[in-house]
Amino acid sequence: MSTSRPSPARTSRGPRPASIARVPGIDYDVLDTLLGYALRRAQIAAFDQFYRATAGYGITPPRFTALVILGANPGVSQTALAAVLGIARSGAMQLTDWLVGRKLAERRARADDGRAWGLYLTRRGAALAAELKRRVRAQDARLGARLTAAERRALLRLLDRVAE
Amino acid sequence: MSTSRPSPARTSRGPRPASIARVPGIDYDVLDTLLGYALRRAQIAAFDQFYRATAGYGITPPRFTALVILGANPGVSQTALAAVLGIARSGAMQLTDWLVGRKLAERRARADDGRAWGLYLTRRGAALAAELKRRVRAQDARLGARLTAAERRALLRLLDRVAE
DNA sequence: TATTGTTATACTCTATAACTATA
DNA sequence: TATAGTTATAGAGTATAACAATA
Repeated sequence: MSTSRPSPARTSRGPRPASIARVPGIDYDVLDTLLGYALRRAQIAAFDQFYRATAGYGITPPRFTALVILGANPGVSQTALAAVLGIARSGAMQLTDWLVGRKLAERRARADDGRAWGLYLTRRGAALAAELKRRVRAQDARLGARLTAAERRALLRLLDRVAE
Repeated sequence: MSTSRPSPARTSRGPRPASIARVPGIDYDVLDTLLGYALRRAQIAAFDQFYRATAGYGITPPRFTALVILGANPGVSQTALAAVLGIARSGAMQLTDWLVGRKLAERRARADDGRAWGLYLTRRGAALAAELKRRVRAQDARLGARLTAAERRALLRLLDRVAE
């Protein structure tokens, strides 16, 4: 076989499929008692599910978040988007460039403020957002498959309190 | 005030202090119902606590994990360390270089396998590990400060099940 | 042949700082 | 002066691929 890869549906390079299975014979010491470490492990599992749900779309968690936020908040500014994502404005700009470059979103001039853009999903972006929301929701349900509905609610509530 | 920063105890550049406060006036749509998003938010809060606990030590979560693992598993190999951290061997090597460069760990030849190193904490590394464990444990408790002891236990258990 | 550690290289994400144009 | 967006640059972290020594 040559070096060319058929690559079934691998548009994205998958930033982090990193599994983090327990290594047998290793003593994890204090790590097993830390909330922070348990969170990290759970989040890696969540990332894994997320990438499985969005394989082939080139979507990362921040990109998904951006699509959802633009869909629910038409006309939002890049600075607001940056605040939601907890990243620098320059990063929000690159993210927006990515979305615009794929015709998923567009920048429109604002009447009230000549400095800022209003960000909007295109029809294509809205369709993708809907599709991804469906997929991510399904995979998220699978993530909590080992939990009862009540446990799932409890976990969500506990996590919210930890996050402040 | 000039541009020079006294910077009390800022040895590390703090890879991600990124706060991710709720932005007022923004509709988070489906994000508020996703376990994965709740995990992400909680983990960012945990990261924040972690960096506060280890400020000035140049410690990152993987470095802390490595110190703990080496302390509890003397003679562990770089490949095993990589597996625990869920990173490539080349990354484990760089991490080890960092530890060795600061005289926190050392590589010792192995009797049974000429290819592999055995990794050990130095006396200095063991002291730092103990100090950091104390600090991280204290900050981790603060992370769950809004939870009762029973809730904390429940959360830990639920997270373990989510992480498989 | 397979594995350990290593080296070289590249890519993603994010940050900072300086610049412009508006406010 | 302050803010929105932009540009340029840099750094951390991690990945892949190829190589030498050893198993």
